[in-house]
Amino acid sequence: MNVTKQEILQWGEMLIRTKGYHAFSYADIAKPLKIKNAAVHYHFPSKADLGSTIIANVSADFNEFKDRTKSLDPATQLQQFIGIYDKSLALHRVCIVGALSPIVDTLPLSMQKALQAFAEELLQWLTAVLTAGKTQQLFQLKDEPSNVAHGIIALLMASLLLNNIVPHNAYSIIIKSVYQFVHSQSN
Amino acid sequence: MNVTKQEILQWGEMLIRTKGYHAFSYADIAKPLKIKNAAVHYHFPSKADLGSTIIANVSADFNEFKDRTKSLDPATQLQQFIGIYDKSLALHRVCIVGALSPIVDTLPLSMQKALQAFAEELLQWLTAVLTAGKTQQLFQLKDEPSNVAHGIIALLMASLLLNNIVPHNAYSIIIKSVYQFVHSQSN
DNA sequence: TTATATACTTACTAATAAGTAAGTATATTT
DNA sequence: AAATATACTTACTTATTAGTAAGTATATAA
Repeated sequence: MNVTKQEILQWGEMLIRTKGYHAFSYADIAKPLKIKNAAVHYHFPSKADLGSTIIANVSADFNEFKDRTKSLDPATQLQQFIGIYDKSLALHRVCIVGALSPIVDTLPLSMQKALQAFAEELLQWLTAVLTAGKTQQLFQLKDEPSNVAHGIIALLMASLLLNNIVPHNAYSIIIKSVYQFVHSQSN
Repeated sequence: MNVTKQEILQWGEMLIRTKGYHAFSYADIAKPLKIKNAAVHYHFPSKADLGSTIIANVSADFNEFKDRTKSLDPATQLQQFIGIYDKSLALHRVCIVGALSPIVDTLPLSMQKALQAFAEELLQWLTAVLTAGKTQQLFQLKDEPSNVAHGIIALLMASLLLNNIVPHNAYSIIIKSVYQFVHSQSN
């Protein structure tokens, strides 16, 4: 893929995850890359094209993560999954679901679809990990794996959001809860 | 207070909680109220004034709630607090923290301050309720009340966000987790 | 009765947004 | 060597945005 196109996607993802979808413009991407607005339109004719490609890219990254960690034990998989959020925190970014779900009704349909698909992927993968961990007695769950997965995804996304607006480290407090959720010994 | 001013605040709050801050304009408020944009500017000269007043209003509503429920037992207080989110779900609105925290860096400083203050109010109140419930042995907490409060607030806000983008009832699944968090018998 | 405050409307400005059409430089293919 | 595809820039349009200045109707107060 073209280098400029990749850089546009990287900047765009950063902007969505720090400013949301409606608070950035093509100029915010073009300026730091030292190209013109029209160059961004060349690669992504409409903002909807850019937005849905960014979500698809996040989803592709997650699929790489799944592949990379598929042979690890469930407790380690969960730990590395949480590591993704650790990195987001360090970069002062929220997750794409946290960034876009509050304004989903205002997004182009292509982005809504991509976002819904990604959220389902997350839930399905985590449900499978929890189910495996339960079978291997690594996790003691108080509820169905799918329900626990919902709780964990909720905690992870909200931890990044809350951390943005309180003066103390809400993130690490909430991450502790995640481990309590599965009663895992891995932390 | 002037009726129009109140209606502006109501519509504004609805818009923030369904479309976010950057996806609505003064025209979106003026049109349904059958007034002109300039009338909105008369009551709220800048969008920052409107936005921070809306947050202050949400905070005032919460203070009314606190007052109304202060003599109830902690388990009922928690239940009624969750009832606020039930109502938000029914109205297809996310909470103000969920709506604005992902884009806090793009907001006028007055709104950032108001939002931070409100988030702290929520956490402080819930911490106090959990502490009281623990003392009265209504709740069995696995961690400090303040930490559990963080987890519960995180679950509540994220439940409304997730419910917007998955086809099933993520909200009620996550609410179940909230009750498991405190091991309360009240549900 | 005159002045003043309130709650607007009319009519505007300046900035920024997404998006497009036409042109250009460079590399690749025929 | 000519044609074509790629990756842009220049220059523009149209719409929308927040915000303002000046005027008006109505109620209230002096």
